[in-house]
Amino acid sequence: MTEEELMLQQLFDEDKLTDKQKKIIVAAIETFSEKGYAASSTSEIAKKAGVAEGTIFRHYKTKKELLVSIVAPLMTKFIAPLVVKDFNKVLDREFETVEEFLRATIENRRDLLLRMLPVVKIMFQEIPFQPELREQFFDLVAKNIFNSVEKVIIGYQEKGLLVDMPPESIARLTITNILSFLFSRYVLLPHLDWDDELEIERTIQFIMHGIGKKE
Amino acid sequence: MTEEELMLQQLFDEDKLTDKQKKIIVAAIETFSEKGYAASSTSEIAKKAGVAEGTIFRHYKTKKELLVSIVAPLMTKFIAPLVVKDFNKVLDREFETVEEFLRATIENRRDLLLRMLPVVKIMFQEIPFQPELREQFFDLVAKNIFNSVEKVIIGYQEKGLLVDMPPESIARLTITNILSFLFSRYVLLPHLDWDDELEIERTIQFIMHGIGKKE
DNA sequence: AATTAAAGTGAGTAATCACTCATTTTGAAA
DNA sequence: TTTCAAAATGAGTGATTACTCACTTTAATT
Repeated sequence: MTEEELMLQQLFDEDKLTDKQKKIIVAAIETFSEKGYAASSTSEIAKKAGVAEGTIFRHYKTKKELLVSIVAPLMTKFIAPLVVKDFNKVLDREFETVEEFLRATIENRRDLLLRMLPVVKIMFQEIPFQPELREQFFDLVAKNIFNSVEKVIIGYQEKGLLVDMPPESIARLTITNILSFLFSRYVLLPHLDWDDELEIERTIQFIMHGIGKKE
Repeated sequence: MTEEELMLQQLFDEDKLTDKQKKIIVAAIETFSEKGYAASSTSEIAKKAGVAEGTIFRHYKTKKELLVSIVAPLMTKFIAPLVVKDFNKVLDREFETVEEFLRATIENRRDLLLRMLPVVKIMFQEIPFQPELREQFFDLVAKNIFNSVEKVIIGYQEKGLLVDMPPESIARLTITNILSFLFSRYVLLPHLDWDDELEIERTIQFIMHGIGKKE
């Protein structure tokens, strides 16, 4: 909760929000994530935030605008850098093998992703129902992020470390694999006994021997 | 729609439902899948089904009971056989390689899965919010299905065709890979230009070279 | 201290929600 | 044809919904 607030501060402080406005956002994220957008009432969010219900509608014209104003900046400001960050290090040949790169990338981002999980959950829950979010997700992920990921893939392909499958397919398979692990681990079956480090290593091994060219 | 109705007939005819009861189920599936459970109103479902709203509550005590009575039998009667069906053929060594088996399995089930997509969508949408469904899913998938899948995996491992990773990890990685493809293809980014057969083949190749032992 | 615009309030609104129930319709057995 | 239980109805229920608005509080500037 304290680290979550740091994340939110980092994200929203440029807009210089008041204390109550921040509380509304925190309460909305918590409620949307727990019960889903449609099942969350504005009165409940107001109560949890400790503000009057009218205060929410002073800053957001509609309930949907509250949802979008939470998820949209996360997509544009946070998720893209999260995925693409430090990719220049790869291009500078800081990692000799794809395996090393994958391990470093996943380890670096895991904690952050866990803290983001409530919002990520909201994002994927609502993308099928909110065309506005779906469009934004498509513009961001399918175009920008995939382009950056593909550059890295092509770099490794030129080094002969990856199979000759088209970069967009390799990107899809690699990214969905990591997301599938996180989804299984933290959303679908969180109560199972997981050996996190071990399963991450197995996931990397699986990805690698799927896309690693055999000598 | 016609094939969907066949599926539903096959699923529910043993209960000898009336015409209106079937229409309620079809309308509920359509509405839940399009708007999500919480955003779907019983009045809308009744209207779409061409029945009075009271008729719904004659057969289902609550709205949630309607949801559960749709998803639960699908999980127990349909999804388990869908995954496990014909596994004896594998154990009878009808498929020499894992690759052949995977291809046959995916091809056989793809059409059926597509027709089931609305209900599968509802299932995964609501599992995070409905403890009743989550428990049932856990009992079914984590215990029954995984056991069957693991048997097949162990069989191939004994033939020396799979790596020595623990069967439950291989099962997780293989199943989530297939589901990830279907989710990307039909839920998340359905408007992209997909070459289905080609991407299926790439997915199989990816899975195989991830779990296939190198000679 | 006075001014003022923004922030915050909470009672109020019409609409919609899931659900009830007294009544009518249906369809198959007697 | 009569009977009758199950099926179906739809007007009606109180609760809750997203949202409004006239008003009060806050806080920074003059």
